[in-house]
Amino acid sequence: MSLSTQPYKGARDFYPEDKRIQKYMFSTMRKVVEKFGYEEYDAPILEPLDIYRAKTGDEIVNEQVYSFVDRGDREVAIRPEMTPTVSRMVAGRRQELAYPVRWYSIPNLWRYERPQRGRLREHWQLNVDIFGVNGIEADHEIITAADSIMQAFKAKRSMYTIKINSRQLMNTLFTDYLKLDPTQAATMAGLIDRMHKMDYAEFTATVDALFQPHQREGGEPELLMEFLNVKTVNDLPGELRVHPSVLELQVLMDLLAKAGVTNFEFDPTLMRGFAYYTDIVFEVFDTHPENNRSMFGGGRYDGLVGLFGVEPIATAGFGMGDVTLQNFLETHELLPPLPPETDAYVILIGDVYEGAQPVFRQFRDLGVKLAIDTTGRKPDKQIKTAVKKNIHYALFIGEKELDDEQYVLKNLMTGTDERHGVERTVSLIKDYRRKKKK
RNA sequence: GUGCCUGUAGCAUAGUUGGCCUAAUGCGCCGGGUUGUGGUUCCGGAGAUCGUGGGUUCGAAUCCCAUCAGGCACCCCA
Repeated sequence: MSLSTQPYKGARDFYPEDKRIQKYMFSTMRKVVEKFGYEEYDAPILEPLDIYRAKTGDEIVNEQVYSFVDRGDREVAIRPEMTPTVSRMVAGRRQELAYPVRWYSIPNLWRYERPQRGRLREHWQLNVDIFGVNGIEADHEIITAADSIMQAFKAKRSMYTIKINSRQLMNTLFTDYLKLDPTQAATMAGLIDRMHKMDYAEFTATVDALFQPHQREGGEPELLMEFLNVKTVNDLPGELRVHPSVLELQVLMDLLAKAGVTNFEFDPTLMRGFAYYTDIVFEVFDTHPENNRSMFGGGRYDGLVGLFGVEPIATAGFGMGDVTLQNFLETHELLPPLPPETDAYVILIGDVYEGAQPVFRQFRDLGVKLAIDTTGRKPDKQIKTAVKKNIHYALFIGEKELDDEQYVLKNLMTGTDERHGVERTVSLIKDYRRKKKK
């Protein structure tokens, strides 16, 4: 039996052309979040399984975690997300950190799931978190940073929407207005989360069935439906309009508008899956009809650091996955051409490999990235190879060039070539490199 | 984890009421058209046990079972 060349189910190989896309995405992310003062951290890919159990106590979560028992009988997990890890790290140094702490990371994460488009078993996810800020400024900064990343990818505002909601508002609604008990509230949250997957009649019927007779005497089901259909906070019914969480939402949205973010909206049906969110949540949606899906999101989760037995620390953050982001960029044709880093492909003419060594050295010392064709094939074959590799320049070196120290630099895109000494050739190459970066 | 769909050379496809299939076509790939220059054209060539394993049959790419991988929905939503 021969070995398969396929990568492990739900995981990807990154061939150089794929890796270039990844590098482009990651470097763009890094550039933006570092502009906001975030510092990069990292951590082991393995964690004790317990830190995921503690988070929610949810059995189902554990079924999607890759886990094993190590030789010392420890239960170990491959991290499925970064938030527990970063909370652990902050908890570990809570007393010595200089708050507000602004950290980011781009970890590789795994979950045991059945793969589909945009949902693999493995992905990379930018995690951006701010610790130690209670106020709405933290939520605002996080959303602004997420938006700035989209802008850095040259996304137009019409291409995506930022939906915003408040978990506190939802809790108030469920508990104080609808008088739901905790179990009912959890069911309701799940129901609202799936609202857009059902038709309206089915949804209202299911919601209606959730209420006990005494819970609907005050028109609670009607109040809920009115609430869910609201488009702006101004339309919220009754006293909810002036609830503290709503006033906070209002401040947040005013700040966003002031910062030039116009494509956000209040969405009372936005829940987000994770139980650990405590207040503001947001989610960015692709508006493209072919790819109309949730891309990424985040929010406030003040309780997680406290799970490590220390004083809770106010936290807001978001995670942005590479798979959905790449889908977005491809759908909207936002990926630029990404040729290899190699500046020039050296075409040797005749038996000059040995004699040309000092020249290679000169070019490389001056910072030029050279790939040498050592095959001894005819020049036309060597040129074809350079073109196939998508390298911009071919550098010809033969007896003649070595004698007079003038080298032929051919632009493979335009087909023109020029003869110059090392210095001039290097500056031509670097000029092009600079131009390309812009 | 549940249901449904798909799987033919590197890629895209044809062929699927079982037998003219010793599997075809396009692109790509390799070599050549006289010795230092590509992307056109011409000529030639390599490359597939039809995802894998098993079964039915005189005979299977075509039917059945299993398995692997991908896709869609559910679940779940990093």
